[in-house]
Amino acid sequence: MRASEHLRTLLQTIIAELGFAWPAKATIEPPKDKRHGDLAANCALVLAKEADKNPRQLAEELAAKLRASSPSIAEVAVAGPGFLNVTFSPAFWQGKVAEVERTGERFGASALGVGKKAQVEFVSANPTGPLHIGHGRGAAVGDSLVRILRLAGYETEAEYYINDAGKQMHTLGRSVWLRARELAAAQNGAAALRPPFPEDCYQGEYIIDIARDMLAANPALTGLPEADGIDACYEYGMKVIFDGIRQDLADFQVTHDVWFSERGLVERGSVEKTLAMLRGTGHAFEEDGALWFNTTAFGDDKNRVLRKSDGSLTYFASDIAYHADKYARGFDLVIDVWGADHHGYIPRMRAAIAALGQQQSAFEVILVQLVNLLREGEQIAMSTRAGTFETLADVLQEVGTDAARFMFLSRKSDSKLDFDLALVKQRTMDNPVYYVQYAHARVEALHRRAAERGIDAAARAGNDADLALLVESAELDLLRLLDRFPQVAEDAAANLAPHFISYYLMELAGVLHHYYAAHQILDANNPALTSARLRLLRAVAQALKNGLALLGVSAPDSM
RNA sequence: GCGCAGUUAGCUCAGUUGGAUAGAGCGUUGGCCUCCGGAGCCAAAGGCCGCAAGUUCGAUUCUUGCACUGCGCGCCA
Repeated sequence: MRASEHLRTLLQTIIAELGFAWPAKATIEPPKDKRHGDLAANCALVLAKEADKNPRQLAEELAAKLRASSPSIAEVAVAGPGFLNVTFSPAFWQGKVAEVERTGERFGASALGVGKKAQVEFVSANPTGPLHIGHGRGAAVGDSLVRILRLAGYETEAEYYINDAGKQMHTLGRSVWLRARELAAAQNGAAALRPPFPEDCYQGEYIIDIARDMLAANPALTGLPEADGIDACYEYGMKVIFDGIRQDLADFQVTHDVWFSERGLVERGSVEKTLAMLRGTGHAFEEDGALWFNTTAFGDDKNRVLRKSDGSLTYFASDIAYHADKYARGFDLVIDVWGADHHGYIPRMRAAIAALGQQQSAFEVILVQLVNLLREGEQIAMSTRAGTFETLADVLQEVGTDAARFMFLSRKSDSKLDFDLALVKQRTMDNPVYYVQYAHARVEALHRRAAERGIDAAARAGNDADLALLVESAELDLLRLLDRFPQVAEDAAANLAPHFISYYLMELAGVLHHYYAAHQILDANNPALTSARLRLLRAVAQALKNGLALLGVSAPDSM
């Protein structure tokens, strides 16, 4: 059991004996200053008014009872205005190792989402070009959230929404079509006469590659009527680009369980059904020849169009139907990962969620800020249309999946990120993925070395090394950090914040490196102590590995 | 003009339900034994937590105003 839960249980009992309930504002947290003990509780401060007592006096009473309550409590001090500073016995902390051994890959699991279904929709890039670095950040955040929610007990699905019903798809078809005609004209020696490539088409080189492939397979392509040609180009282009996107995501260790097509949604009539429902509930109305949704009734700035006066549907209309579909599939928590430039879209989406009869808490949007791609401090311009961006594939090729993922996940999603290619390749603390991975590799190296030297008594005799030998302050620091991991993982899930994990891992790696430098682990003259230490380090390695797994970063045995 | 986010050490950033002397890395300066992996460790310097009021035992955290930065504000997606 976590130290904080253990202490809370003890205090709750004591407070109940005094005739009070556990105050809602009471907290139990590790104090900033280690000298104040392992955990600090403010319940005496919070309870003082209700109990009509001086906070310090009340704290003294609680402290006396707490000292006698359990052998796991080594010391209770009253400090400051009335904090209870609690120190646990070494035996309590040493028991953490066995807990990690018992739970293994599940160490860090919590009951936060047990019995609930969650869905994370992320990337969902239109298949009009390869993924770029910004998509990479969304992919890392979304995929990590899925892993974090799963460990927190949620039954979680990862989904990719394919916008294959909109105007951009037609633009893609037209872009490929026009490039194909250019290529065909060039073959006939008529290049000088061709019109300039339109600005509103996709400029990237990949469009030309696709057109060239199509022509090679079917030289008669450009003889088709224009509408048919564009359709063919669209179908083929989308397939090629999607294959590329799937490959990029696979290389980035990102998995989607469901690929959901907007076109399918439209063809099934789901959008029409949703619009009819909105009409039925009085939220949708006709005006100026268009169909509107009165989102202002739910706090939006202005009402929004669902069906334009030309009869075509807006993106918003199908998006409402899409979200209705999500809830129909039974998700209790629907999470959308969006680029931060879409934040203006949130109020109308929240309006839609409310109109669908869902609680606001059943819908969360994670905004992922822009990635500023640099090389040696110099900005690299990015624009899909101009074709001047750096693709995710190129970046991964250069810096590797682990470094890229850790960089994306070591920052709050909703803050801008400078991604310097030169920096992410460096093996310094500017780029802490190596610091954390090195900690894991270091532990593995120690075990290998111990086996070579034949001094790993614990490995030979099973996990019965005497943990009571772990009394150094650095050892207790490691044990305390192990205790915190389940709470960190749960907080990361509750706050949808993968960066909590990154920061925890950097701290754990730091304490491990400190310990390693301060103490000789392998000591042939003291096999009992060596075994105990190796057993502790095995648990630390497990925590590092589990944490890295939540980020989708590997935990190498050697580097 | 309106809305949303942000402003913490020279740089890049943590700090979520209000707590004790505000943290980390990088950079700078100075150290680390013929020893388990130096991708490491130890130490020092470095701060009006954007500014100003308010709320209370207590504010980087909550409220309001202001300044600056970014992003949005379409019958686009």
